[in-house]
Amino acid sequence: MRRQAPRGTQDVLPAQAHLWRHLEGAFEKTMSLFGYGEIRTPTFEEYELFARTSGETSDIVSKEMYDFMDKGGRHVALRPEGTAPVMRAYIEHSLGEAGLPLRLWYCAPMFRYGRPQKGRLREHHQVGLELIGSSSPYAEAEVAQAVVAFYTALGIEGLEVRLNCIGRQESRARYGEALLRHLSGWLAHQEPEAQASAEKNPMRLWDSKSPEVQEALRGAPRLSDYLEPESADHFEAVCGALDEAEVEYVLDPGIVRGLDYYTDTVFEVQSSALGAQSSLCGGGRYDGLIGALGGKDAPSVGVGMGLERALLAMEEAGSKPVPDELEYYLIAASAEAWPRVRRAARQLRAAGVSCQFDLEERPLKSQFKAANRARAAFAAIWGSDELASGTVTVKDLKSGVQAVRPESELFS
RNA sequence: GCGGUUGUAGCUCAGGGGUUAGAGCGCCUGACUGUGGCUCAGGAGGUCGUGGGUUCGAGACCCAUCAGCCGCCCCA
Repeated sequence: MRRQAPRGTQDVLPAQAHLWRHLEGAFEKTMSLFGYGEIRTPTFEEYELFARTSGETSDIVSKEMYDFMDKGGRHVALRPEGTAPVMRAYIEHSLGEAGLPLRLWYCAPMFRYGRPQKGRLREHHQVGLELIGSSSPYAEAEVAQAVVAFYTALGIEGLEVRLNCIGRQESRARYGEALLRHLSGWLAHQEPEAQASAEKNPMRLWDSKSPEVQEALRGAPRLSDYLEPESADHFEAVCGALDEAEVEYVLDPGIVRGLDYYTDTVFEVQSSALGAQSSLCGGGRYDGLIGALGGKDAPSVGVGMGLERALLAMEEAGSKPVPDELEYYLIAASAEAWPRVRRAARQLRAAGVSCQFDLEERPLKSQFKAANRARAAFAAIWGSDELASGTVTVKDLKSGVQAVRPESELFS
């Protein structure tokens, strides 16, 4: 038996758990501000769902899927991303019949089988939203504003929204050919692996961190020159909508995204706090996805935001985990007071007041130390004097001020 | 998946072939017979990541393996 969490997974310990609740609470609040409804989908889906939507040649499908055969011989996969399952549910339950656009959010674990490092896990958690059924540039603007609102609520600063337009499937294919033609001389003396990767998805070269690759791309054809007029017009309108919404952004041809279903607009939010895994979130427009899954086509925009990375960015910003507080720590100052302490605990809890006491009946000093550790606001102390007079000594543990009061006041 | 690096107490780390493996912080007890944070004294706590190997002798050296971290690939 291994006594370690599986590779690339993490336990969330009590000291950290309240931060997670804070994160999830902030997102839910943001979503209610924008009028989105929650959707929960299964942790695993049919393998084909992801293979078809993300693309067989995408890295997520070709090397990062957590897939297996179940006991019934079905090929299933732990969810690597949030959009495809939501779209499957949207089609399965005809959610579009209630009228479009439809606004949905989710919060769920995601699984990708890669080599872990800081900010990259095999199981991580994402919150995300999908705005289904709008081709308006204001759809992108709304999603971007929701993202910014969420991070702002968390106190994460130094954000950079990076925006790009990758056009439609056809223009991307034409551009890829042109790019490969331009780079064929350079590519000829690259590693076979790099060649294969470039041929699979030439655009991905723009995303490379290698200075050598960036150098080779100098003077290469630009994707923006290959866009359909509608794509170019739409992108301009999106930029205008973002300007109007006062969302700051930078245009970045390096944002190309690894999933096949994106069309036109793609974006990421990056933070300098994260090292090599600099993306806090990623998303974009996917106008053909629902149709590809056999539904009635509906142009849509969505985004997924990594919670672990948000947490890292918050730590960088100085947010510290603080354990939950307790109202009273009940203390027995003499041995005969223990039954009174335990009865008081029952009374207080019945009245909805949080409290704790020492199960081991340890010395007074230990009880006070435990009270500090439990972050109790007050200590309530019973000794022989209090028992005799029906009183209790209440001590404010921050100021150290204490007073003897009738017991009845404690329970009112 | 590729390249590198690290793993010794709850935490941060020292020990780099030679008796019973150490420190600081934290934890427990006492000084303090009814009062926490400070001080002092004592105490508990270790499969030296795991499995092999080399050696008279391994925490240390070698191999494998597991896990973390850094970079790449990719992304949340």
